[in-house]
Amino acid sequence: MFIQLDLESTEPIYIQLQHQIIEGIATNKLKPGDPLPSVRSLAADIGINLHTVNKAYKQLKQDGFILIHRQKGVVINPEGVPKADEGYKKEIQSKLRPYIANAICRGISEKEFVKLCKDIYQDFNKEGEAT
Amino acid sequence: MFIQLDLESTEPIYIQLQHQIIEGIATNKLKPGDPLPSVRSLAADIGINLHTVNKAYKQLKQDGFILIHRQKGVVINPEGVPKADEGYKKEIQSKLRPYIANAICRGISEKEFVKLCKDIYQDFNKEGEAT
Amino acid sequence: MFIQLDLESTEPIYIQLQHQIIEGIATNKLKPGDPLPSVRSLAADIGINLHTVNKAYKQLKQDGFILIHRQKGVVINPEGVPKADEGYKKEIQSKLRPYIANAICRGISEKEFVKLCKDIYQDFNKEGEAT
Amino acid sequence: MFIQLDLESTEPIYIQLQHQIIEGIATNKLKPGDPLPSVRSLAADIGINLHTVNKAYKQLKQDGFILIHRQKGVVINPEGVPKADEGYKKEIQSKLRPYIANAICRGISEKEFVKLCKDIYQDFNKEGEAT
DNA sequence: GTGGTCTAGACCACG
DNA sequence: GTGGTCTAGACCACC
Repeated sequence: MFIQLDLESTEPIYIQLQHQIIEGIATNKLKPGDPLPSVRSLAADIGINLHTVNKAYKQLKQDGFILIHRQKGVVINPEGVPKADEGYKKEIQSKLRPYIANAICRGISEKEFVKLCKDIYQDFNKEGEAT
Repeated sequence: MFIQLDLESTEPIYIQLQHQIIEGIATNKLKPGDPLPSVRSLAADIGINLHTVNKAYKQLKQDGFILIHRQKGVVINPEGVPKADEGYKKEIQSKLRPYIANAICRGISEKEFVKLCKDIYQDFNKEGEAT
Repeated sequence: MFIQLDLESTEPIYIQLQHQIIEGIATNKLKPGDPLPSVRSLAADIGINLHTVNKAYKQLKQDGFILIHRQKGVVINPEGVPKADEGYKKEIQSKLRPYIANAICRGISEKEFVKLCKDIYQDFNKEGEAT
Repeated sequence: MFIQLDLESTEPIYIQLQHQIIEGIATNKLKPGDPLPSVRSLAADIGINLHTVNKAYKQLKQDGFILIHRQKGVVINPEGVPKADEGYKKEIQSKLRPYIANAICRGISEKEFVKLCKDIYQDFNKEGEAT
């Protein structure tokens, strides 16, 4: 697996794990239907507790990214991730607000900020193609 | 003051407080040199703990948004907020990454995402003019 | 057979299997004395583990729905299913309680709830006639 | 508190706990805005692990029965529980189906079954008034 | 003091 | 071997 955690970070481990897996899906490294390691093996792999992995998996399931079969294990949602609706967009905007306010204070223009975002998009695209 | 907190939110209060003040600066409601209420009076005003306000102020000071004088009280940094450097941009990008990854998974195109960001910028501009 | 399983469900497969067979009896698709496929063939048919079918059959036998003859195979209880006694009613009521409590909290009146139940009864009746 | 658990039951403890609290709301023993014991104190009270209580609370929160404040503790949702929608009714019907199928097999008529449900409703009403 | 997170280790249901 | 549940004990963020 390509999971890379920062155990020193204040960001909870299970959140980092979620992010990594979501990035994996975004870059197409993980495709619908792909299997994910079992809770135990992934925990052993990256040297954390199985409950921490479990928590990450459960929330990913809740958000529609993955399916958890009691026996067969875990797979990327074969139907694909639920598309964004208005509620989601509202939510992400409210999350973005503080970052943008901060950026404005620090003199980052709209154009610059958009550039930063586009860079990230490019990043994901590149990774996606490379694979 | 225009502070509006959501005590039900999982977002820590001192973080919300920071965000509100930063938004105030971003929209020009708070200008360089403007005074801010003392820890004590602000805490009393919005009915929260002294420590909470203190924590918010301390971090705002640390980030260069405000100055804290022992006697003169608290003011918005008269020099303006330190401009963004490369380090800051890197940092904000790393914060943005998970949101964008998530957005990609949910089928939000780069164009759409940029639109969402621009909307927020417009929002801040409008508020700024109105005041 | 008319067995229809949802392998994605959190509901254990052997439970689903039981339910399906019980529904078959309730709708008269399966009549007293009717033969049921052997453990082996049913498992092969619907592509699940022998043990799973076995567990379902064992519990159905235990509850008096079916008889298992070592040689003659499996049949729907020719005597019919044991009638409900007081103990059974108490038991089913205790199972129903949490659902009803939940329904009350969500503003479903007694009348509405009864309607929901009657709908299901109608459903079974219709299916029964159709066959 | 009025919590009564059966530690021998196969029903997970956190589920029993949820049921008990939901029943408390249904019988009006717990009213919107009422505080619930802290995770730790309730766990100590009924002699189970705090994580088990936590799990029950989290799911109750998820289902809209309670609110969890990081500091203030836990309260019954002051807005009341979200009302049942069509989806909920569909869901509860699919849960009810197996019980009704079983009841039919055991010779319980629609009328009798409805009676059983009404009894439970009466039960909750009585308890509600008594308090 | 509150809930949130993480670890660790045990037992069980399921297939 | 899989995930689900439960216990136990530790540290942290928050107020």
